[in-house]
Amino acid sequence: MIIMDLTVLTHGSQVRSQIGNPIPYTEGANNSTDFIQETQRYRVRSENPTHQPARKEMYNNGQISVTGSGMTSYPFEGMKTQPLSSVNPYHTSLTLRSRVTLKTPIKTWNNTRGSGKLFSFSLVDESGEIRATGFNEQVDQFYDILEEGKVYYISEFIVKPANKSFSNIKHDFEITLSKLTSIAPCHDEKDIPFTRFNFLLINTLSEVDINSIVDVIGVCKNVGDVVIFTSKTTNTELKKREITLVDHSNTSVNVTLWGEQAEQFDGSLQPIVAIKGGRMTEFRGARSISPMTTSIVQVNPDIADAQRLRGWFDNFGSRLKTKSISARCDSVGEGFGGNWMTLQEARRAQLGTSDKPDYFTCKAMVTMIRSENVVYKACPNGDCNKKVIDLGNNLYKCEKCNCEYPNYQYRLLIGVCLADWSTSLWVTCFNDVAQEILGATAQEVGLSENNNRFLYESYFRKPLFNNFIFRLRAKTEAYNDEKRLKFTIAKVMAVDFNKYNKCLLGSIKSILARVATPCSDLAHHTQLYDARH
DNA sequence: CCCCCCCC
Repeated sequence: MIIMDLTVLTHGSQVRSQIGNPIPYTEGANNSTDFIQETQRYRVRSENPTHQPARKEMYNNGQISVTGSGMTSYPFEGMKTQPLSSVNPYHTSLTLRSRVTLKTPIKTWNNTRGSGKLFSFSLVDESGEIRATGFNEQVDQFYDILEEGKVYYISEFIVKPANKSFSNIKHDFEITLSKLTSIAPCHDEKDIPFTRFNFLLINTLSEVDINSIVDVIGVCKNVGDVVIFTSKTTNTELKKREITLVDHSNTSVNVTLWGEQAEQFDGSLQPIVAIKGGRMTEFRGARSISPMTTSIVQVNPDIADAQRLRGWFDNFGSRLKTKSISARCDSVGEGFGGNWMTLQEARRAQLGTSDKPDYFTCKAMVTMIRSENVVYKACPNGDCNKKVIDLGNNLYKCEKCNCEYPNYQYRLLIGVCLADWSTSLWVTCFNDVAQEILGATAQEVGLSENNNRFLYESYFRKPLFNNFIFRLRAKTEAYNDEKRLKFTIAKVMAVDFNKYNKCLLGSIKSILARVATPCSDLAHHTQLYDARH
């Protein structure tokens, strides 16, 4: 016995079922069992157990036709459903039983290929998850029906490959609703899971690619105010709120909430916030997570991770000093100018890609030095430093000062390859820094260049494979029409091991926090550490 | 058929 909804396309006639029997039962807005009205919906019993309730079926009794559509759970009851993981483009006619975990607002678009409206939603069942989208008429038909958190039967849909770069849903395909689609609520839904998160520890978020989609959970340690500003690109008013989440890796990350979510967020009681499908963004070395319209943001979710985190934070996490992956400078590099990074971290953070230069500190080894065309004859006048033109008559012309001099001074401009355990990097260094690295004056180097080649080369060999602490400057500079990211050594320092060991101890402390999975271990180690230092 | 996801 199957009951289905019929939308009646013609007026005032008795309907016969698909298999030719008179309709034995109807209910709905109109209780007439004999006549149906145009555009009214009726629930109709069918004796055909093989009937596909979601198909667009034409019913004929000679005069009228009706189309099966709309909402009822009865057609699906007792019907075999298939797991979300089995959805693929080659098997049509699957019936799914899954929970809507997210429904986006309706969006309209208007581009060269046309215009329209759409919404999308996420489905979860025991086997996995999938994303679904409804366009135009399907928006009208299904948008109001689908509710977040509820379970539905869905059948007769189109299956297309999923575009992974726009979704965090782990499925190779996605669903598009069609004219034939039927969706019906399922009230027996206890066995269907809710949103599945794949939380990453916050300390590991410094390693993921920028723009990747991540799940994160943390205690909202700090809340910013709502900030309203106008976007220069779209000229629209935007609202944002920055919050800071910390987890038991004792690391924090900033999250930027937008629009209504920003306005309605209440962080006054330091709630747990869980985010599924947030986008990792980066601005000048500071990372933050931005939820999108397809992200799920849950405050104090009823999940085990949240309870564990609450316990950790309330008992001792709140008292620990937190490392942030959203801060431009971290305290580990204190004493060396801050923002201590490996060369790889500097590259990953895309330092120097904004208008202003970015500085960071690292310990690295000199592995190569270019020795050709690195010492030049410069203007002897104070800080001019401009390369002079040898006039060949023992006079040297500086075009900057517009002056001819009988003398010049040597200056160095060298290219050095630095390497630490993470990667290597070619950097430029100017006179003073170059002299420190070579352990020789520009004058000595310059004089030896043509007179004592062996000595000259030795200046460039001596520093090789020595370690230094470097303060590096990253900046994008324009050469002709080309933009290049350049690294310059702003300062070079001998490795002061007393100082450097303190940095390493700081790192060990933060690593301890990262690896201490049971909360009590973390507290124990950190207290132990604090007691000793 | 969308696929933009914001700002410094």
